[in-house]
Amino acid sequence: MEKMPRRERERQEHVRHILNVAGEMFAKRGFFKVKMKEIAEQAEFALGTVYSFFKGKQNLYQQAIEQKVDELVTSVSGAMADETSPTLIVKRFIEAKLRFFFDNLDFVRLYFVEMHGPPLYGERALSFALEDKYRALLDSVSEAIERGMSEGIFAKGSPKDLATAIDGQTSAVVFSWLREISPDSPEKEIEAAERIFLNGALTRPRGRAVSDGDQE
Amino acid sequence: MEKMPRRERERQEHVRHILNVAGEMFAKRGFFKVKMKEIAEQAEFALGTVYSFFKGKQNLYQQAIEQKVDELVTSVSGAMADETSPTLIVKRFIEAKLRFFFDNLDFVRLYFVEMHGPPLYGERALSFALEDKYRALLDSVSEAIERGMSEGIFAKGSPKDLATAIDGQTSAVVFSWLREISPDSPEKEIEAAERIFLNGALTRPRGRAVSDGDQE
Amino acid sequence: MEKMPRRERERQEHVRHILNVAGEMFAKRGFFKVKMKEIAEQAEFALGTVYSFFKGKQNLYQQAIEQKVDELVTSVSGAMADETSPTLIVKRFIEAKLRFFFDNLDFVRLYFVEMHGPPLYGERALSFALEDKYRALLDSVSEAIERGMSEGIFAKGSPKDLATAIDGQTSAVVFSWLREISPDSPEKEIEAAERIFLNGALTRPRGRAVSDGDQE
Amino acid sequence: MEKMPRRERERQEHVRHILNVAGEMFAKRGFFKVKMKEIAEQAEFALGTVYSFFKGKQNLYQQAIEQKVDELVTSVSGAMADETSPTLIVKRFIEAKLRFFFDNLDFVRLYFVEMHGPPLYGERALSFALEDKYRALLDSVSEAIERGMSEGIFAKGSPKDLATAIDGQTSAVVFSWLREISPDSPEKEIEAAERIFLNGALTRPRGRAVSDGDQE
DNA sequence: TATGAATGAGAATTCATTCAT
DNA sequence: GATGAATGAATTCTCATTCAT
Repeated sequence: MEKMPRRERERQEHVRHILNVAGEMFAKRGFFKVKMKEIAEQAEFALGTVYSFFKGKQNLYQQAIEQKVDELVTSVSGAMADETSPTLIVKRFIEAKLRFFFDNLDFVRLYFVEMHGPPLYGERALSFALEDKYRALLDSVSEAIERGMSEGIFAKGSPKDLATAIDGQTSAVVFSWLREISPDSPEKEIEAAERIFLNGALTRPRGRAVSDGDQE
Repeated sequence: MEKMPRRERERQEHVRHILNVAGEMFAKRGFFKVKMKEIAEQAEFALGTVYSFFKGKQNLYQQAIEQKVDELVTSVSGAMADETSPTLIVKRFIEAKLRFFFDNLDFVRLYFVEMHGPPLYGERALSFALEDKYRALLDSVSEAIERGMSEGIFAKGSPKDLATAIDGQTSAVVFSWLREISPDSPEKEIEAAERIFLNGALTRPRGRAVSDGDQE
Repeated sequence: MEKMPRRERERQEHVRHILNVAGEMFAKRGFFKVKMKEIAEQAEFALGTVYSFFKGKQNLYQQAIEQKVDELVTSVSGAMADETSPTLIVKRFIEAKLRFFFDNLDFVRLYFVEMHGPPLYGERALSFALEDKYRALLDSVSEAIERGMSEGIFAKGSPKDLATAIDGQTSAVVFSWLREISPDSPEKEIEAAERIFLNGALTRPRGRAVSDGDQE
Repeated sequence: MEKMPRRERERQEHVRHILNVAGEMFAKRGFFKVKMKEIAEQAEFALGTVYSFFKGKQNLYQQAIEQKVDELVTSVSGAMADETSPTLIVKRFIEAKLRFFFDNLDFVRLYFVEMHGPPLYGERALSFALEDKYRALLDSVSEAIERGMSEGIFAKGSPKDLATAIDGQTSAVVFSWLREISPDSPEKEIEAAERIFLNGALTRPRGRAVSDGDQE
């Protein structure tokens, strides 16, 4: 990356800049409300210049989302990478996912629309691409859970179902932030999500508290 | 309803028909991809006739969604209405919500986009309206959970957090259906969602199985 | 008119009623701003019924205007009919024209637009019809003036020019009323128009006052 | 004006061009008959280009009219500016107004419709704007007449009434041109209007001819 | 004869994209 | 490369008119 000629480095810089500007605008106002001219103005480039970087509006939109999803996946995978304990891997997933979305709340809207909404264009191409990236993440979680099951830590059952559950639970927390004016910290929700997912809603019959220590 | 003059009855019928046709089209292809002319054709009315029933595209879209959300809320509330046991109320919520979305899979896309996506128009008016309707539902769940907590059935904590968790978990199941070509029945997922939510992921130390019988 | 069968009499009544209602609406808001549905509502007939009386909007509009122009011409001709003195004929014209427009101020807008404005439809047919009717009126004035010239009462010159002048002068008075909130009486303007037209702007060298008495 | 950058100069040029083309079309066929696409074609621009210069059809229409009214006012004021004699000021007004309208006969239709017709849109904004501009002109005439009265040149009375009269008289001449196929010169009418306005219709008792010399 | 729901042609306007400078 | 003026296809909505009841 250091070896790139100046021209190429600058270009990359410009692309990233426009992607960020456009991503935020799309997230706040939706694809169709945002005009290419506005993106150009906001990014302080001429309209034609934006078109020299991206094939068109759709392309710009896709890249903006994919860039962010890559960040998300990288960030969460990174957080899970060093752990070996199944419980901790799940906890890292919860923590990293919530922190990332907390720091990129605007992006949440785009992400869920593209993942689950009607296709913005005829095809679901983008949606599939995003799902693939994110799916890999959930698969790691699934694997860890599966391992946890065989180690007797997690209750027997479908690892996929558990992965789906933890993913949904965390997404719901993110949605709740969307409704608040300005949530101040994700700590409380991270803790609650971990506790509820691991222990369930019911009182544990004569349970010891389940803590990290149990697994480590 | 029986007493309505024929004219008025016909009108209602037409409105409902167009709402259904349009709702499905919006769900499949998104607001901006669907053209008013297409809706008219699909509904077998002239363009102007559609406009005589709805103020405009936006209005048609909103009514289509609100109609469905009303159905959802009515259906789920109904299922929870007869129960008193907190655990059963939660189970009915899970069951009814999953069944409704299973039967209206197309609508899911619209629903989540409007609830959590970028505003289709400048304002978030529709989004707020939908949230209010759905929120009331979650509040009943919250209440039941709170009661469950004071009865010692549910672990102490924030009832809201638990309600959010169960809502997110079930939504994630629905999302997973969206990815499948044609999920054949929601039964397995209903059972899994109930189990995971109530007992959590971990093995219960020396727990008795939690069954409906416990509460009834 | 008394002999008409009841049906026919009622029909005429309805036509006149709609013409009046429509005429006022057209005058206040302009042809294109007024909708046939509104006219029907205002006249308390069903839309289809209005169409059973008039071929279409254009036809209704034309009849509304022609009806009023007929009234104008009848009223002014009537006022001039009994006079023989050229000066008095001119005075009656001024007086009757101003009074009629004063009593039908709304109609003024329509009248001038149709007489002098761009054609509402491709052809100028209506405009020509109106001009013909009104022209006959001005021709009587012209004739009177011509007679006045040969009698030495009016200065020699083109009678047409004088007729045009008196017509323009009175129209200008009407326009000035259009700008006022509610002009309370046309008397002052009638007097001024007569004086100015007959005597001109300049001081009469050692002129006797020109009065009706001079001619009668 | 010489210093403008080329881009800006071209833009102005295009705006003026479109304004002229549109003005003529509106005058000949009326606001509602003229389609934006036709204006674009006639002006040899793409439809979108016209919209890049004007906010919409209404805006284009207003500017077209206001531009011409400005020309009218400038032209007539200019003609009156150098004179001090009240009689000559009036004569210059008559002459300049008639010449301007003679040279812009099409525009006459637009002008009178907007000044005195039903409002093209709900509001009378344009109409008021035009009236204000033209009113200033008539006020100069009024002033001159008032001065003429105190100098004993004009007969005592309301200067406004005289200004209204001269304005109406000249307008009537313009209307008469509208009816002719192609009036060949305004000279005869200018002379007649001056004579009639100044001396009136009646024979001057034993009057000397009133000439410019009398006043100068 | 009266009614008003249904019709659909027609027009204004927007905005992604291109390309001459 | 950068610029932004020019383009025109595409879409929403209106409203005069018709016609089945």
